[in-house]
Amino acid sequence: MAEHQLTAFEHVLLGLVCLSPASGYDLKRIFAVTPMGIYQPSSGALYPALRRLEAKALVRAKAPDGMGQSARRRRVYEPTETGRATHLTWLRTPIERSTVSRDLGLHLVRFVMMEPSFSRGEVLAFLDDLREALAAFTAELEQFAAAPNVGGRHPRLALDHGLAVHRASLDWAGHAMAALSAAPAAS
Amino acid sequence: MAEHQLTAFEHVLLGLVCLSPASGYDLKRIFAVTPMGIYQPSSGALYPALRRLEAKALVRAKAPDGMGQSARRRRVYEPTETGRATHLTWLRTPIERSTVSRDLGLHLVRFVMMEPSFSRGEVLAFLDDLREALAAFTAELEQFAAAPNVGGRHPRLALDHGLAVHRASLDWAGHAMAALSAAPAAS
DNA sequence: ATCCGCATGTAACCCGTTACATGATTCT
DNA sequence: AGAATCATGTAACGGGTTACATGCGGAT
Repeated sequence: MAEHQLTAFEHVLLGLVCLSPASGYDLKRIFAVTPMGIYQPSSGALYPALRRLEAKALVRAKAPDGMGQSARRRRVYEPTETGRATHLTWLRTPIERSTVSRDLGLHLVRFVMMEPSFSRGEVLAFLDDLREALAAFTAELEQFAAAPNVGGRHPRLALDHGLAVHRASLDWAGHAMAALSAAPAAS
Repeated sequence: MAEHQLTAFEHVLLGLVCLSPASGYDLKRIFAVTPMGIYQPSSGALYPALRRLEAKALVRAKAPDGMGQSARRRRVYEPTETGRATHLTWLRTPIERSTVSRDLGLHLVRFVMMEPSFSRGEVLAFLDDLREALAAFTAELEQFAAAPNVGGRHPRLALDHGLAVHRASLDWAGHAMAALSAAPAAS
């Protein structure tokens, strides 16, 4: 069991393939269409990344499946057993307090990908973790804001911005927990 | 006048040097201490970047200045004329609607760096631009949210998150404009 | 017959990370 | 003297972007 650690991008690709088998082009369109589309991976990033996942035996190219008639030139990937396991391990990776702001988008992606495979309890624990990390970060910012003088007006306002958006994230986490707790039993 | 376009990182470094002359180590500490510190540049990124700026004649190593006694091994950079001009051009770069979300942090940095060199009118115009771009982006998300079904519960909640944080940014822009408009005349 | 969209790939280039190396200065 | 910090740098490595190449499929 090699300890290859994947890049964030590779983990996302693996996760998407776990959600449903897809070709490189499919994945490209997913990025293009979803609100995840702030990042549009280039061919030069996407296809080599898939090949790396394949080389590590985390995904495999599915056999053409149906009558070989069309879809000849498409490489549709599906996860292997170890691929699924790696994906689940990634989903369960604890949130690092010190980088929660930088990785927030990634955590949101993880949250979305948890839906099919996590129990409600696990999801709530994740959100609680996220809430804690965000609370710690906002507390840090507040402490910074409380310092005698932050500089001019603009740094102060920029700090306000950081506080506002992270408070919004924090509030969202609480709201999401409430929404999922109140939801009809699923999973 | 070469059209070398700098990376975002180089632009930030140039901006910091324009705010006040600094050595590589100074800049490192600035990143460590400021709330900008979500990104801590490595030596292998910082010093070569400064050398590149120097090679492009945007900054120069200041002469040891005071009595050469100490501070011998420090390279304190200051901007050249073209460096200042490049920095101002960067500050005035219009906000691109399609990438406003991705570049938000960078825009905030620009906003902070505008303080010493921009008139109040210019700053307000920038913030208005930012507001417009954010309004367009949130409208896009809302339209996406209005679509029949976004998928499961998690994608819907993730979309809510995006809406919440960008609305917070949007509100902040309005608040910042108000705060600067009401402020005592400066610059 | 041709053109456009699908689909995958490759090569050059750039740059950031990691990790290490080096010397000077200050502290104890 | 020895340790920690200041301060700058370099080399290997990995991976992303840009730009180009290629070939199949359907549309006019």
